[in-house]
Amino acid sequence: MGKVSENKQQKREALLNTAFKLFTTKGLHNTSISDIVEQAGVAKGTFYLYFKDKYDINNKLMVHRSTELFDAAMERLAQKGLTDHRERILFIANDIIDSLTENKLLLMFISKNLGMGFYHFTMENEQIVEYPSIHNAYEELVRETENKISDPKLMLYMIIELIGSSIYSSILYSQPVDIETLKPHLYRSINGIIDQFTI
Amino acid sequence: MGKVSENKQQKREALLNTAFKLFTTKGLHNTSISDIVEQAGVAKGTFYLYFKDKYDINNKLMVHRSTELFDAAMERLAQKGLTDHRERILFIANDIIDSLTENKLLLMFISKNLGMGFYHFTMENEQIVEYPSIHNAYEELVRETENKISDPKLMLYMIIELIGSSIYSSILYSQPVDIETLKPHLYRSINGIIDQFTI
Amino acid sequence: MGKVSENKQQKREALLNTAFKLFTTKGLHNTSISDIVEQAGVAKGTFYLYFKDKYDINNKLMVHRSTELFDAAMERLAQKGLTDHRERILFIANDIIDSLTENKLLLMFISKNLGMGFYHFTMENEQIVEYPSIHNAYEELVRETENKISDPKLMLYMIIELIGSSIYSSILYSQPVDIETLKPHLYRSINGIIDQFTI
Amino acid sequence: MGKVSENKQQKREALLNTAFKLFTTKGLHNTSISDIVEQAGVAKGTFYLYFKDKYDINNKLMVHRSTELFDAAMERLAQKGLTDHRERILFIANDIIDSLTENKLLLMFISKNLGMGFYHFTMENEQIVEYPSIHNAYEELVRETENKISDPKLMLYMIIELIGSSIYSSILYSQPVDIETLKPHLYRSINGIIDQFTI
DNA sequence: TATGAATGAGGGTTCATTCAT
DNA sequence: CATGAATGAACCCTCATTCAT
Repeated sequence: MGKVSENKQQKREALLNTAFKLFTTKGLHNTSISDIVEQAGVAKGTFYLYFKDKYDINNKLMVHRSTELFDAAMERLAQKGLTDHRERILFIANDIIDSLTENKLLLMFISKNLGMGFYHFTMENEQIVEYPSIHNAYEELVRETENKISDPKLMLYMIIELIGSSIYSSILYSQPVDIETLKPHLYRSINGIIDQFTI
Repeated sequence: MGKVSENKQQKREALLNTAFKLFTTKGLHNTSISDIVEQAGVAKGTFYLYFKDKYDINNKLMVHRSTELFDAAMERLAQKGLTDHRERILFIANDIIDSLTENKLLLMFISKNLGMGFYHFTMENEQIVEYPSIHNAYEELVRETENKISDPKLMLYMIIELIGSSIYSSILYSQPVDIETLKPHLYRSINGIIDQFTI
Repeated sequence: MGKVSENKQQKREALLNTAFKLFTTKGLHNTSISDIVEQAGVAKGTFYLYFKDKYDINNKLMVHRSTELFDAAMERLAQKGLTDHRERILFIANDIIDSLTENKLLLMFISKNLGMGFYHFTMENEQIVEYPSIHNAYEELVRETENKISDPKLMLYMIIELIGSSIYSSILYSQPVDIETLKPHLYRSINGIIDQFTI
Repeated sequence: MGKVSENKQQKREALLNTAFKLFTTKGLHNTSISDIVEQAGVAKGTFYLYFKDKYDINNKLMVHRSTELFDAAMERLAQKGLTDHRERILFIANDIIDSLTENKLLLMFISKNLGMGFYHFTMENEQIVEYPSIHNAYEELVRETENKISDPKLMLYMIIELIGSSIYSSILYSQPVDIETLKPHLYRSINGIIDQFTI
């Protein structure tokens, strides 16, 4: 890779990182492109060489960051060598909760984008975007539990939604209780759901 | 009540209704005060006689609409005369899901405001607002289950979060399945959670 | 005077006093009619029963307050029984300086209105207004010095301008020196001017 | 200098000149930024590239224009080769009066800003601004008269205030007399003041 | 007289987007 | 590729003024 290409990638990276920082701290709508380019140290016009608009850079960030989160969890799961599907699900849940507890900016960023749940889309400016990487990890878990669980897709959907929506205020505001207090009860609930769906 | 007072309330109502319609269809940030007053048929200045800004009218709407939703559910529960706490919880869940299925605008409005979960706040423009009426219904359910459930507060918290986040995309986009398909599985999950917390 | 008339005058007075307070503290242009009526405790429409607009109430205030200031000085001069015209001029100068030193709000109000000098007008919103009462006191001093001073009108004009412009920053900000330090030098200057014009 | 830089300065100059014209004719508060940009032939946003707000451009204008006025007077004084301090003071007085007589807009502008006197500040919008260049010329005159005058600083202060406030209505409205009639009497007064302070 | 809800023109300011360099 | 000056539409909000009560 030549120096020009390197520099080019540097600017793109700078824009992405700055945008992430600003979107999480100030919110998507309170962040202007002027803010981003100023803090990133590039010219205003340069922004438009890499991104269509604010929503474009937001979506690209979203794909990138959430992919990292899930891929890392699945990788650690593989290293663990767990075989029981219940244990595997709880491991993933725990891993993601820990990652988000340590990285609250990421939690805010993902939650601000995913709107109501972990599962699907973000709708901003009339664009609907799906996040394929999340689905990859998700499909993998679905496949491996097919013969032990009656409706694995829906069960996992509900478990993920339960986790995603429960931990948000717990991690950020310790409401209604802090995350360490919530965790055992959350696992109890997950176990209760798995019980119901186990064949 | 004099003519002035009547007219006054009419303007306020017109603004609230128009704002609700626009916030749900276009989103809070894509709706301008100009949009609201224009469609409501009042002058721009009139808006500021009743509301401080966009976030003020949004909060007032939120309190009002969610109060209605929960109060109606609790009232219908009272008329039903159910005694088993599990049945009572499922009744409330079902009632709210039905209300939101029939009133998708309300679903969008509430979900857009509650951010990640049904439980707590809206943060917009550095204001944190709690919705007391939701808590009233919630506290009532907590009290009546205290001697049958180990941690009724947390259990209900998780059930509400599960419902709130699961039904959103199901009702609006039939994703991952439509709401009628989801419902029985959702009740299964709720039962599983209640099992785990039953003393 | 009937109760209605009394009440009527009370509202007018309340408006005048509130306007004076606000004009001096916040300035004419940063004070709105809403501010005035709110603090005065009357309805908005009532303002327009007594005054045409902001500039109208300002002018009426100006006439009233400056009349009081000069009239009081002339009255005290009469009681003093001074005969020498130099002493009489210095007495008036001293009396006005003392009044304004004790009533800084009045100093600010007058100075904000008279713009560049004590002598003449205020121009606001394309209205030119003269303050007759100031002239009455002024003319009286002119008449009595006619046969001792070569150009009494111009001499007094310059003395008044000198006083008016010199004391402003001295009283309010002690710049370049405080008023007590300035006074003797100011009287020296006035004496110097009188010397030059004495026949 | 590239084309961009040239154009850039042109816009700034256009804004300054237009603002000066409007501030002097309509007054600071009756001039809107819309007025300025419209007459200057630039877009509204362009204004904010160069100035923070109306008060910012006003201050910058004030510093610039009054600097020019005083510097020019001092320069002409230097070329004249006068040695007597009384003559030097009268020369400056005369030079400034002539400049302002010829440039009535500048007179209005300066007087509107300096409030009550030539000496110090402008207070608009809670900003206090001093004009350093005026002080430079002023300090120079103070230094050279130190051993001939008892309180040169105060004496000059009063002379400047006398001039500044006397000539305003004389030049603009020939009140109480026109400037040519006033001049000799004004010099008489100045001489009278200098007499009193001469050691 | 007195009220105060309603008006809507007009103010200041922001910001995504363009384009000549 | 990169720049950043310039744009102008669109925003929020204020406020003098009116008028039905």
